[in-house]
Amino acid sequence: MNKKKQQIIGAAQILFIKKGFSVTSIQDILDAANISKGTFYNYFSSKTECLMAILSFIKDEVIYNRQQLSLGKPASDKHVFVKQVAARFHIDKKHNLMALFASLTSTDTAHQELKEFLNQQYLKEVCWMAERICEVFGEERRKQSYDDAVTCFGTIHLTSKVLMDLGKTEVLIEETIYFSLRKIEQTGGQQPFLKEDYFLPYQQKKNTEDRNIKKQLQQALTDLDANVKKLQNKKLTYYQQFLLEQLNSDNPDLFLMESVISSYQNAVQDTDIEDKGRYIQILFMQLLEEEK
Amino acid sequence: MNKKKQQIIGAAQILFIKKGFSVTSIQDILDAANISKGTFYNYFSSKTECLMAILSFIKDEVIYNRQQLSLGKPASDKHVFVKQVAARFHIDKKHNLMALFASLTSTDTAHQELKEFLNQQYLKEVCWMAERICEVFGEERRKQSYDDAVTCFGTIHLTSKVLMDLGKTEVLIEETIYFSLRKIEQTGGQQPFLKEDYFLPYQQKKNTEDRNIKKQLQQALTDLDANVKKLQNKKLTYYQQFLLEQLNSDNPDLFLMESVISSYQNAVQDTDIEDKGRYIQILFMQLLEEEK
DNA sequence: AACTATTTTATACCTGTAGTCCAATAAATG
DNA sequence: CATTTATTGGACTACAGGTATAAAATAGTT
Repeated sequence: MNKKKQQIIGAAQILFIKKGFSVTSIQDILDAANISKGTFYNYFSSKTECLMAILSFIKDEVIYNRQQLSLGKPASDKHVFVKQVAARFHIDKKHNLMALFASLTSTDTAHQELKEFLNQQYLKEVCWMAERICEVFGEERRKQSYDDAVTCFGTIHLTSKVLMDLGKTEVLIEETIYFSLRKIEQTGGQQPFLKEDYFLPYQQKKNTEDRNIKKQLQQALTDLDANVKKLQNKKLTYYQQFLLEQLNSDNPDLFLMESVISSYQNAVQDTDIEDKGRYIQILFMQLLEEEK
Repeated sequence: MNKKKQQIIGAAQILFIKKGFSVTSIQDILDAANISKGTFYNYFSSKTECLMAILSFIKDEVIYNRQQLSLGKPASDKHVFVKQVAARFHIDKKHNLMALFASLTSTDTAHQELKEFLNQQYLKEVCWMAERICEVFGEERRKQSYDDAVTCFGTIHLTSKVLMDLGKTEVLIEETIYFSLRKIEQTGGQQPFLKEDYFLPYQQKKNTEDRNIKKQLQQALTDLDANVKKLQNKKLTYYQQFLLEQLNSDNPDLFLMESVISSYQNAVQDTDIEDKGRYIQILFMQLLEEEK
């Protein structure tokens, strides 16, 4: 990502946290980032788009964080799950943007794009949790996993909100999560209320690909093929080709790939697929973990 | 309440529903209500205050609605409870202001007063639900009633939100409420997570007064004493005095009181305690029901 | 070093907003 | 009828988000 763009995002993030989104004027951002209005609108078409870039950043942060937490631990580890759930709250809290994440039912038509963006993230979060619940509490809960996910998520949200409003800041979010998990552990055996197929469009590919990281990596690289070609970077194009070939082969040279992926990451720096590059690196790290 | 004020509120309400709060300009309201800017700022000091007046109106609507639903039914009737819970959602939906009610964690310092106003309402709603849960599911659940309330409320909120985002508009809110009640019915026997005393400042007087409507009515009238005196309306002052005396006596003349309360209601018309007058009337109606 | 293309700047400008102010007018009140 | 009170309507301020543009700075290429 461009240096200037990062400069803007950094300044805007701090201001949105400190003052809130709607109270922060573009002028505030310009002053804080020491840039001119023209530059701002060169990178973002609106204040909302700037916010969405920040939120997208945070999303990646959460995903990365959760992946780090799960490394080397079994998928069924409840405590890892709690920490993973808490990750969103911690990072949102750190960025003080939980508000936006929670307030997306707003009827104001002004921020339509923002609303949809947040909606998507929210539904994906529910799907993620439903899947993780299956992993942690056993496959036999699958048919009610979405019921559990909304119960759990809803309880966490409201409880933490209520505790905050009551000024009970000393209560850790993890405690609240354990509390809500106790609730869903006690329930079961009912007809499911929320059917799995409602959520099909929002389920991550992970599920359909049956958690096969190799295939995920392959998919991610294939998805990027067009973007890489467009960049017309010879080295990068070669890396892309090489990585795909290795993955398709029966005995991929993981050490060689590790080196190439590092260069790949370097090559996508300052392009608009930088974040995808990071994603690929994360996936590869997981693959290494698995092969060990 | 003043006719002009009502005119403004009516117009603003329609606009807030149709377009959303922040997108509705004051000019829009002026045009729709056919009033001038001066008049608007004569009644409200800001757009936010206007919104708060509307929300306050809705709050009364919900309370009234719930009271109507409970008339003649035992407090333990689960189906009445479900309808009472649904009342808030129906009315919020009707007014399309659920968004605001749900988005009060906003970090924007701009609408501080609005935030606090909504927070209060929200916490009171939780308290109300905790109390009702005790009534419906038995006093033995009291120690965990706040846990149940947040679980239930959180589940309802998130489920209805998710269903809305998924476009499943055909699912009735009542179904969602029954679903969330099934969840709390299955749980219990744990150490409570949310302690009752956290919520003490937000519990309605109803609870401490042990649902004694007579005492509530007495309290409400006593609370209004100062306001009534300030109005310097001789008739009203007399009514106030009379009603309090009757309530304190051992054998209040209910028929006479009914008539006086009707006049009382008339006398507070167009004053700023009009809504309290309505509340008193409602309480009295309940008292009549009880005495029958 | 010189030329070119892109990025950045600074500023003026547009439209719209919330809210203030005030003199003129209309309506209600005693 | 006279006085008080409510209402009008527009001028005004200050600020918002966003556009437009010419000039200056920077980077890339030969």
